Amino acid sequence: MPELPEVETIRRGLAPVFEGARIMRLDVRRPDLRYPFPERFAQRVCGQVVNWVFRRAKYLLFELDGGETLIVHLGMSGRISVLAGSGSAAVSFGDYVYDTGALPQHDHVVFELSTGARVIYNDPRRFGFMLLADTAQLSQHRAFAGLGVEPLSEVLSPEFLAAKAAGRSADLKSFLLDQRIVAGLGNIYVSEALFRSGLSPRRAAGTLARLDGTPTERARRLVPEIKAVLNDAIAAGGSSLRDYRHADGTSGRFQEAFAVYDREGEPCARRGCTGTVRRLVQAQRSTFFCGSCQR
DNA sequence: ATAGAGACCTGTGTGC
DNA sequence: TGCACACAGGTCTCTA
Repeated sequence: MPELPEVETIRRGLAPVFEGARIMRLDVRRPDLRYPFPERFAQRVCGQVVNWVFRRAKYLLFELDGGETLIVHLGMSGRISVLAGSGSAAVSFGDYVYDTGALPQHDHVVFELSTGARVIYNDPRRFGFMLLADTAQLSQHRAFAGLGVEPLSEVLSPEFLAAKAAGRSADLKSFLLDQRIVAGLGNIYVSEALFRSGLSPRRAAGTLARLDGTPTERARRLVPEIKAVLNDAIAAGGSSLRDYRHADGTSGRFQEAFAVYDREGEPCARRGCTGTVRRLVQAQRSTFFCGSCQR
């Protein structure tokens, strides 16, 4: 799935399509994705005007004018595509193209907007889901109540990360994947951030903190690199590997900038390092790193 | 509390 | 060609 940069890229594509538009029709083609759709889902969404489209971690949020917010998670393989309707003034995207990898049989939800735009949610693995929540109580919703900090916010600081990491024996990779600590990093960007910081994914998370819980020099290196890699990826429109694409069907470019992810066996990209990118499995996921310059 | 494994589901690539 | 297996951007739940 999309990690934070991909979700943010999709949000930027969807905001001008949805904001101010009314959802005229909702075609829900199966009873569930990862979870059953909410009770009376289509009835609660149809007729609503979307006030704004925002993001929290890897969640896309559509605030509706009737007091509820539509929560969308893309899981591993979710995609959202915009098909500009004829006569639509609000939509400047290209045509929705099926042959870019989306399979029509996995088009599970179709939105029809008052502007004439059609928006299609496609998700072969169905690890994604859609929920509805009271906008006034959104932060108390179970999807968000235990969620960690936004990595691009000021709240993610070396001090914060060290305080959370103090005393932990879990490896850095698993620690950074834990959405209850920092929310939005995933398998790609954890590997890339650790590479940029020169930190081993196998190092104990607790070594980000001194005994009194204050940050070590490692935490001070890591935090700016987390932010930098996410910002770089957003600037490149995210990463397009297998099935992720933008709302307009085009691809992100950040996969070309991966230093380690999916580059097992290639020479380390760090200047002066003669190491080789290696792969190992942590938390049942592949980790890519250079054993020479990441310590 | 924390760590690790398994589960959810479909598609694709690899090797025999 | 067919088949088995490994692996894929996530996260929830269960067990020690």
